[in-house]
Amino acid sequence: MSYDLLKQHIKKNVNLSVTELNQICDYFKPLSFKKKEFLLSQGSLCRFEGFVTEGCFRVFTLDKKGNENTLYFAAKDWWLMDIDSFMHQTTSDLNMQALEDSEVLLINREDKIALYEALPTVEKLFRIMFQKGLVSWQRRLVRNHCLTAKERYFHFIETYPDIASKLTDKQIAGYLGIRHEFLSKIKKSEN
Amino acid sequence: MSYDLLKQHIKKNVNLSVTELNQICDYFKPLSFKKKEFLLSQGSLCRFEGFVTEGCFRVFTLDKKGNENTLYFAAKDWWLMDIDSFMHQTTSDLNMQALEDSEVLLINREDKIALYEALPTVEKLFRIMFQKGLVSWQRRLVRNHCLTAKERYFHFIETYPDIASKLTDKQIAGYLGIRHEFLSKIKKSEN
DNA sequence: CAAAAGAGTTGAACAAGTTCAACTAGCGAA
DNA sequence: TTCGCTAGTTGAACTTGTTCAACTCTTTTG
Repeated sequence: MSYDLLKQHIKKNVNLSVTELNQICDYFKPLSFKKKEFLLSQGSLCRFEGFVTEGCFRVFTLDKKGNENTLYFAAKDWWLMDIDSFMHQTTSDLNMQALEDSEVLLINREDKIALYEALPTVEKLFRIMFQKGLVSWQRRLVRNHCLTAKERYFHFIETYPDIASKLTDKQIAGYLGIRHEFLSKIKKSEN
Repeated sequence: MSYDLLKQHIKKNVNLSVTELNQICDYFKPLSFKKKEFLLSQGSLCRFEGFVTEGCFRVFTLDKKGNENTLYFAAKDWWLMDIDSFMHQTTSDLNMQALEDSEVLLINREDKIALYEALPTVEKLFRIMFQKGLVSWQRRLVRNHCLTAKERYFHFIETYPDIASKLTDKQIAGYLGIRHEFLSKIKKSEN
């Protein structure tokens, strides 16, 4: 059952009773997405947070020049959120698109706020999750400054082989912040 | 009094009574740093989190090639933390150095954990802070991918004029992820 | 199945940013 | 005051990554 994955995920971060875990799960509703379908488009309001239980999503921005910049990929066991739009109900800059047929557990804004109130441990859960997230974004920025595109490419495919194997080179290039033509040249060059 | 700044900072994020604010402040001890002094050096364990009440710090890493990469500057009203080293007591990759004579309110690891337990609202406070932090790191990475060094330079000095005015060009270059020689050329070129 | 759209490759010309070395200017400490 | 250190500047050669256009190969779709 898809809720099991969410429960496992939560248990990795905080201690909660079975009852409490079920209570949390009650707030989440499963939803399916077909390949290429959008869970969120820029310009709209983000009314939910999602936990991926099957498949994979790409979260990206589109700048004025039409360049797609991928913030992250969300495979099974990852969260999908536009924190800023969700919390402040401002229009979103992000797009979330299914890379393959996917399943997500969704919680909407009102329920998330209610959940924080109902179970204070959920504050701790998300405090820890955001804390971890912050660290990995910091590290990613440092890698962007210190490493060449080639080094970043190999770091990515070695760190996330399962995700990388689902992606086109164009999508990987968008994540690394380079043009796909250049990624093609990187792959051709000796290791 | 330096604690007032911390109280104001907290009140911007969560609702707490005067008593509770004082209770939080009790966990923090003031400490002074002379210009160029280090609050943390890479290789050591980070045993504290700090809130800057006066002055300014630079938080940076040093890679194998000897390049300094600045993660962020922490002026008055900013936090100084190495989240990873602090939480998991692993050796730190970060250096925190005072750019001028500075004052910090410090809380150590045991007290931070105790504070989370004593006042559950503190979980919420840090959940919100980390959440905001995560958003700004995401945005910074996107800027790094989409903007040129020149655009990033102007974005920085326009967004943080007060901090920028305290910094040398070398330090700004380290933050932008470019060599200082190139920053010199950017500044010389027409706007 | 056929047509069209998208993914990947390649080369040539170009732009962005680095490296190194040499120089100038200013500041801090003794 | 003087010495030495660090910051900043500049130019030339170089490396990294982009752009554009042309082409091939798959995949999707009607």
